[in-house]
Amino acid sequence: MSMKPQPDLFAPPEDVPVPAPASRDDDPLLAKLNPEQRRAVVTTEGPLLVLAGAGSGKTRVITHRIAWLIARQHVPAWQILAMTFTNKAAGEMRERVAHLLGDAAGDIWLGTFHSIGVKMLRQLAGLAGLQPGFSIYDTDDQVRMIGRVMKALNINDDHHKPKSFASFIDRAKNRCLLPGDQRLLDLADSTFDSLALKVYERYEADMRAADAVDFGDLIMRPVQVLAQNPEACQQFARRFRYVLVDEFQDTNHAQFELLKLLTSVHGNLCVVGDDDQSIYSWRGAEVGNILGFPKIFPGAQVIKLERNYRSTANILAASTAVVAHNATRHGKVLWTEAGAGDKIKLHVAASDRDEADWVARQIEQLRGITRLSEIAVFYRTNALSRVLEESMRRFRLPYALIGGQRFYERAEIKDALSWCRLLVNPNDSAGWLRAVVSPKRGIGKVTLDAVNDLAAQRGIAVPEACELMLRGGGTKAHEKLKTFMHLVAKMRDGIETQKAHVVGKMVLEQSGLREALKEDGSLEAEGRLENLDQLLSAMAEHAESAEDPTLRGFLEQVALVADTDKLGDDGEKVSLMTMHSTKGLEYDYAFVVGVEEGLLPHANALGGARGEGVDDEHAVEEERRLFYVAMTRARKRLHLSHSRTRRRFGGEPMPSDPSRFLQQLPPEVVEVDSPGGAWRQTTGWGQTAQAGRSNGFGVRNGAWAQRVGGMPAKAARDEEPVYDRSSDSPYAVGGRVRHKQFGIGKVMESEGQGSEARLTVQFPGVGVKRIVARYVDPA
DNA sequence: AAATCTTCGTTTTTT
DNA sequence: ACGAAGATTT
Repeated sequence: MSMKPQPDLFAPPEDVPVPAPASRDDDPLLAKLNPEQRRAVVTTEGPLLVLAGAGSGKTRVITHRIAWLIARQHVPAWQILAMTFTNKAAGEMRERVAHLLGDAAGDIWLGTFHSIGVKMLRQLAGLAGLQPGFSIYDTDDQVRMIGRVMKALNINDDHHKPKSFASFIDRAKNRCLLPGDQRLLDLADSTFDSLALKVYERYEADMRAADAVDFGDLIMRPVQVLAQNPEACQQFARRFRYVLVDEFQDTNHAQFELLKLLTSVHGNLCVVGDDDQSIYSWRGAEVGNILGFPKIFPGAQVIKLERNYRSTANILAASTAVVAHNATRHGKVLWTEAGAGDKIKLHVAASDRDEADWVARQIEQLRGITRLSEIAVFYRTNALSRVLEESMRRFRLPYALIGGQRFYERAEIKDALSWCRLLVNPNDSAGWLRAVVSPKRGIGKVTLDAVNDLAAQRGIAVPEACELMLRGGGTKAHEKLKTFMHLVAKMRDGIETQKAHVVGKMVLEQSGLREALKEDGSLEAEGRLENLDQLLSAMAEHAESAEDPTLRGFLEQVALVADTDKLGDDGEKVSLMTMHSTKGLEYDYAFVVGVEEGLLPHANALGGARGEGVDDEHAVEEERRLFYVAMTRARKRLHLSHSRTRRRFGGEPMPSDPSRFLQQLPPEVVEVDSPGGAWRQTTGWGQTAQAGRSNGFGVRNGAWAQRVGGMPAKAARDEEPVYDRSSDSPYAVGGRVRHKQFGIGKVMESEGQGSEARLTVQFPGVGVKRIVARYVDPA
């Protein structure tokens, strides 16, 4: 291996073996790149930060850089490590590199942080204190385990839910803080924190007993092992001479630590990202990683890619104007040579269903001029997909739901996988607890509580506790448990060598899962059986193509690949997805629906939703970036829409206000289509948004907070929208008033002036009343 | 221990 | 509205 023996961590790029410029101009690898892109490709040594704006050819840079390293610098493919954020991105990158390089691409370590983490952990299992067949727990398993811990620690107060502890643990792990870590102890100042610490400690013990790791562990554990074992660290760092990271703005502290360790020998770390597209801070991503990169790697080169190749000038102008409202950003100036193109189409719908139908109708028209695969619809929350799906079906438009409710989270699939996991990992507590009751085999709560208690008492894994218990006396429940344990032991035969689907088939038969569903006979059970068959075909497919065709290999992949989408590659469909899943994708025609207060920005970022507080500005900025990401996916035309009413929780339609972000669009690039009434005039649109008070649309108590009561369905839909933002009167639409009898309510409509104005007020829990203004007080 | 009834939260985003 | 989780009954 021809490595530089004593590399300077921050070596200046002068000593790069660069081919002669003359040949470089002709190099087909560089031919299609602009000067900045080229520089990013050929600056191979030392730390490099590429700030790549939306649509600036980021993926192209990464793939060409890899190709450059291999084909021109003669770096062996296996010395390259490329990390992405999603499986989709990883797959796409592999494909594109393969396109440039052919088979050599196969040897690159390319994958998501988490899959790389698993791969490392497999090799480091010994040092990490894990059995080779360790299980990977998803969020669901994690929460269940926490539930057990809470029971064991006698935490039943309803105030603390397993999920909040889970998020505490995740946050700790994202920062590489173990339960005993002094820094964590220092941070814990509330009573919740100290409780959470106890839960965390116990949870870790249980996870270790079960030979299980959670998502956070997949990063944190490798970091710890490498930090504590310099030799192992060196081994990896020497092996991976070039490390590349995509979507760097989404990395968390632990991930950055991993990168530092992996590049500690050579410092050849190239990170690509865009602070304006940071949309995962809720998951621990730290924008500081990208903003502070030059400080952490002082010799780092910084290259900005600011030329946009993707969108029309109008789309670029609109999205740029929106994101410019954010205070905390690096600041790039994107430009394009593309023409203005169509204006942004903004549609105002009367109801969520009308909105969805409008989308469908637009798509019908587009069908004449483009392929369906070039059209996508984006929404903030998965819940919105439902209305859209219905419309798509009604209009007979083929569609593909990306993400959403996941295949591997369905009950029957989780049942089957629990069995599989238990076979591979005898200590898998969560798997055991699920398998033992699916299908029902006469083992109930009392028995399980006993097993759980024993496990907690001894600090051992649940299956082990069961064994222990069986050694004791024999009641009727014991017989059933024994039968179950024997069955498991018998099924365990040969699974290490057999292919995944062979074992899978056996599992479905012997466990009785399939039979139980067959006996059920309901329509629902039929679908579940089909799902199980699908699981088998996924296993078969895995066995054919993956390097580890066994069940263990399959389980590993399944834990990390949540999407069901990769099966349907059959093209001609409209894509439906959340705005978060859009990152890295592009479409000729994009629709962003439900651009409403409470949805985008989401209520959780807004003060009104909970406790009448102030908006969380950071969260609102992230929502704005999310909107920015979604907008910039469009190449030719961007459609935005909001509805005046929306059905939440399947209940009555509630009024819904246009998002504050819409006011931040430059009017000259937007074309409003509002069948229900003029929009531009009534909103005072184009003026700068006001901070402080709600934006004039009367959203401060958040439609979402108003579950009780409910607004009459018809009133909001049939009448002209009144977006009165000119008046500061408490009686203005959206204002809040107090009535002696009815309490506090929200003004829905207002006719007339001053104390004689006739108000339509909605009182939560009471209903809608028409009242003359002098009978109410401002609230 | 299983079947049935009741309540409750769900809807932020994902590895 | 709807499904999951819990409480209650059989």
